[in-house]
Amino acid sequence: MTNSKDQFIEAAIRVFAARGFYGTSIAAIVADLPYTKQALLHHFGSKEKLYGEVLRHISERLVRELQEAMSEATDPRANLEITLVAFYRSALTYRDETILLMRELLDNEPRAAQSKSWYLRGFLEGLSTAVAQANPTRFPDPQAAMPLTYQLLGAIQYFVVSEPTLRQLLGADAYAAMRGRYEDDLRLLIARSVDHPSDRRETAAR
Amino acid sequence: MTNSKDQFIEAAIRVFAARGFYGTSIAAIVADLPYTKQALLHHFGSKEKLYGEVLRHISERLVRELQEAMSEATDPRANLEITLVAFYRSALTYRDETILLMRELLDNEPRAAQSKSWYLRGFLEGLSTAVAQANPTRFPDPQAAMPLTYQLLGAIQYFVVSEPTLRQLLGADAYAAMRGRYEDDLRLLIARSVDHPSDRRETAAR
DNA sequence: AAATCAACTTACCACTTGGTAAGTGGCGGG
DNA sequence: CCCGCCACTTACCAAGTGGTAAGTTGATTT
Repeated sequence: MTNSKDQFIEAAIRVFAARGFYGTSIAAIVADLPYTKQALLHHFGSKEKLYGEVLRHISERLVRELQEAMSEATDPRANLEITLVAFYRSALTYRDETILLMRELLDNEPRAAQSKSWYLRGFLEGLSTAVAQANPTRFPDPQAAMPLTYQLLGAIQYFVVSEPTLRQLLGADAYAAMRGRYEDDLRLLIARSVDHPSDRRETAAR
Repeated sequence: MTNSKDQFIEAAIRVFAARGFYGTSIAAIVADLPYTKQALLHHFGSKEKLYGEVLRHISERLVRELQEAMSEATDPRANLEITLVAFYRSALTYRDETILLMRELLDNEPRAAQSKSWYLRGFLEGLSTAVAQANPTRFPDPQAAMPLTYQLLGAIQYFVVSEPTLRQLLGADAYAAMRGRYEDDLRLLIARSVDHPSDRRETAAR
């Protein structure tokens, strides 16, 4: 079965992740598929439209997974940890897609009309709300939680996209060791950043 | 004075940061300079070699600044905060170069022979040593501090490269507010992650 | 005065790019 | 039985791409 359109998107994710939008030719995308590049153009119209569909494909999964993770809520603090760790694991599983999204962040050129708006906006709002709820004393509203939210997001994504580089830099063993510890240390970072004795006193720090 | 070679490198940083290695044509680099692309090729030989010189240029500054920041040491914990905040500020100042390095991280193709080795290796080692020293109880050796080091690095770089996207996403005002808080929240994150009651009470007042 | 050199320029070139035009074969419906 | 539609192909093309070859210019050295 596996219809050709899905094959194109799957291959496109791989190649866009590896070489970026500009570094990717449609010829390269179809190179390992049993189709010509005109078959791709037949389905998607243009390289940009294909890219747009790829972004949509990814962001839909992302939003879906976020909602699933958040629905496991027990209390706000546990909810935050569950959500972020789920996000971390998902990013590891779909590393190519994570890389692709980070490229989109860097490129800063609206290739697919709305592109960033949907996935990032909803994502950020959802997460920063969760962060704010985990420590309402420190964060009266989601906006106040934005910096910490972004810090945690960065701590997650930056590591995930660095896998090949770190593996090459540290060697396979040292990387494996680091990755083994990473999730636990991430949990610790989350817990400590939203739950600290100094938050009990209502005085402004420094 | 401003010799032409520096002009080429400066322009190259801008364009490489904006569109990546593959998305950048040497014609685009010289577009705003009073030279032809063959002048560029005369100086650097090829696009790849120019890219290599750009990486060298950046990593030299980075290492220099890291050493300067670390030499201000008083005690290990303050040292870590000073170093990381200096790194954050520097990343903001040279945002294009930060973006370019993050692209290099994503690309994972050894375009300039050693490329990643020098800047990243020394950098990571220096930082994780500083992190380990800030909490020797939790981190007996630098390697154990690698995950947290990388988390903090990610929290810094990810935000810096996101400026255009966040500005567009949140609006200029909300972004300015977020950026205003970011450094303080970063300090908090650093302090909490290396100094927490659960690491046993070896209270070092700050 | 002649030779050398760096710092460029103009002229090219082979190749790749995204995209268009014009089909071809098969298949379901009328 | 043929019509239209869909998935897909072959044939092309104009606009770039990185790079080479062969000068030109002006200052410095010999």
